[in-house]
Amino acid sequence: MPEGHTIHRAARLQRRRFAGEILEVDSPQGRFSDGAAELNGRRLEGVDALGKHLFHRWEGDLTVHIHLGLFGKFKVFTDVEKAPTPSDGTRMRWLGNTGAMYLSGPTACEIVSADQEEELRNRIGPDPLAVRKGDLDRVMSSLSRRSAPIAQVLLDQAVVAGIGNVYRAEFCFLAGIDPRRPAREVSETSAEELWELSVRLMKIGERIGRIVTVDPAEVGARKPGDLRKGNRLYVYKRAGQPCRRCETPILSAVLASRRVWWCPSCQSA
DNA sequence: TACATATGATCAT
DNA sequence: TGATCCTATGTAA
Repeated sequence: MPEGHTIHRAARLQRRRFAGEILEVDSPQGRFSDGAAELNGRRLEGVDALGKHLFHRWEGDLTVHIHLGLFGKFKVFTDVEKAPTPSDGTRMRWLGNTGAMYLSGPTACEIVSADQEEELRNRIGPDPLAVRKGDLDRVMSSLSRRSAPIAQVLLDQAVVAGIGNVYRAEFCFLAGIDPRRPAREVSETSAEELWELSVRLMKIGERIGRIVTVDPAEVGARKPGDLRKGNRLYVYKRAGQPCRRCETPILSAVLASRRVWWCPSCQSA
């Protein structure tokens, strides 16, 4: 379930369990056999994430680039003996002393050169989960020059890296902005709020492993992790249901081939 | 068994 | 804008 928080979380967990280890690598599916043969028996030196992209650093200066796309999944098993037989779709498998990792369904799983990686990183905008100086200015400047709807621009990974279809709808709700409003008509205050929301809420998502945007206090819970399924979001996939704040039925529409949801009363054009 | 659906992105037109 | 690629899951038939 891959928005940026999923990737950063995977990077953290993989780093903790596997970094420093020599791993057995193969490709049960066969579509990464050459790459796996190249990596097999090497030490994994590090893992890092940027937006929805993940990079594995292997000894000997080899880098593997992973993008999960819509369907990709990492599965980690903490007991190698008990790890299940890999499914036919397992693109890459690691076996180590302290666990196993299976990757299936990625859009990208490839060994990349330093140049290829740099080209990739240059196309990626500020990442709320890897904040750097000047990020807010960059985001505000991107928004101010785009006439497309704000919800569409928020999915552009060159504008903000890591936001996906769930977070974009939720951030627009929390900032009180109609998702169809042209990005350049979003005030500086609102643009700043969108960025701050993404930094704060995606961090929570990374910590607990799921997307939660509802304020726990609003539904009588103590912390985001306590919220049950169906209670974690304000608008995503809630068409027709009452807004949690004002009871107005949530609306939805397809915007540039992706569905978006909003409250017509809480969010203004 | 078949179909619809999904938190993504690219490429051709 | 539409076609295409990835895979798993839930629901309908």
